[in-house]
This record gives sequence, C-alpha cells and structure tokens, in this order.
Amino acid sequence: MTIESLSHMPACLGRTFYERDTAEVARSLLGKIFVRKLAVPGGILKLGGYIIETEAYGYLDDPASHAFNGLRPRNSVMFGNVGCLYVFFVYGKHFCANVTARNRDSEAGAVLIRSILPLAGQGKMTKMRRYSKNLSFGPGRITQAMSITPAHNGLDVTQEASLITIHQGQGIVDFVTSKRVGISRAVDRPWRYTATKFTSDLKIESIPR
DNA sequence: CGCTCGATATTCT
DNA sequence: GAATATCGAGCGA
Repeated sequence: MTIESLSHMPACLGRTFYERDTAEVARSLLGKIFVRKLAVPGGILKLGGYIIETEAYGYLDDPASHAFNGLRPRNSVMFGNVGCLYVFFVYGKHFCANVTARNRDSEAGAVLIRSILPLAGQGKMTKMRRYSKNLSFGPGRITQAMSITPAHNGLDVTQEASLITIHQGQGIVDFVTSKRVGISRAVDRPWRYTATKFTSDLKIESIPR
C-alpha cells in the first residue's frame, strides 16, 4: 500500500493520546502519520510519512533528558501542554523535533521523532535535502527535509489547522525496543522504539545510517 | 564498509 | 572549558 496524497486523512490524534507515560506514547507513535503542511505558490503542499523510530525522554527519572535539570529557556515547551512540538538546536548545526507527552503525575517529557518513512511529498523533501537521498532517517534529516525549525517550537499538533499534525495510520505489527543513541547518561534505558513491520505490505528492510 | 573529525549554539561544570 | 537527543565529508580497506 502506498499513499499518493494525504488529502483524505483521518482526524489528527487528540490531546489524551499524549497524556500517558512518555515511553508508552513513544511506542504508540510508531505507524502514525506525521504531516507537515508547507506553504507553496498556489496552495499547501503536504509532506508526510509513517513514524518508524522514536525515543522517550522523561524528567526527574531520566538524566539524559533536557528537562532533568529543570526549566530552562530551551526546554520550556517540555514543561508545557502535551501534544506540542518541541524543537531544539543541537551541535551548533541541526534541529530535532519532539512531541511533548507525559502522564498527569509528571511535569515534563517528550518523544523524539527519529525516523519517518515518506509517503507524500518525496520530491519536495529531496529538494530540501539536496545532498543526500536519505530523506528522513535521523532526527536532523527529518527537520531539514520537512523544513521544521525553532519557529515551530510549541506548535500544538493536536489542532487540525496546525502546520504540523499527527494522524492515525495503519498501525504496526512488530517493533523492537533498544537503548537510546547519541547520549552518555542513562544509556541503559530501553526507550528507543523502531518499527520493523507494518500491517500493510509496506516493507522496511532496515533504517539506513 | 568502518573510522575519524569538523561544525558550533546552548547548557553545564 | 567541556559536553551535547547530529550529520556528512574524507579517508583507508
């Protein structure tokens, strides 16, 4: 199955979807459809794809989380409403996109969107990337391919009218859990989730690096 | 294929 | 001053 256009999408996921344990939301986001509406001459172009890799970042229980040391200018969105986009700048060069999520007992948390399997707008994403055919496997590559910047920090992804939304997808039939990458603290937490098979006949051989 | 390294803003020590 | 939720170039095999 392939989706040529994203013009007939189910309603985007509501607030309550993100009001659960951060790790549970991270796992649940696998197979959902991430949509970026891009203003182009003549209308709106939809870029989108299946979320196939995520990581959960908590609060006081997670020394690797930006929120661990408390509220700062950069991480303030992690302490705000759930279902909002948290975009941050890393290594002086790249942006990473997260969605805030936590249960009612926690005060901060977010899910890093690490990889997306493109379904629509591949041509535009290729132009945005320019230097690589790897469109959207890796958090920095996703933000470049879909033109996501700190200008979108705090965006509410549960509102249909938002430039970035997340929708119900086909679901997945299998995924693997592993350790998070690119961190040096709390390295043993199994809070990375990678889809390995979808309910449709889509095939994911492996995520190229 | 794998390894090393530069870029360089924000935060931490 | 050091580390960092990354990526891609340059190198050798």
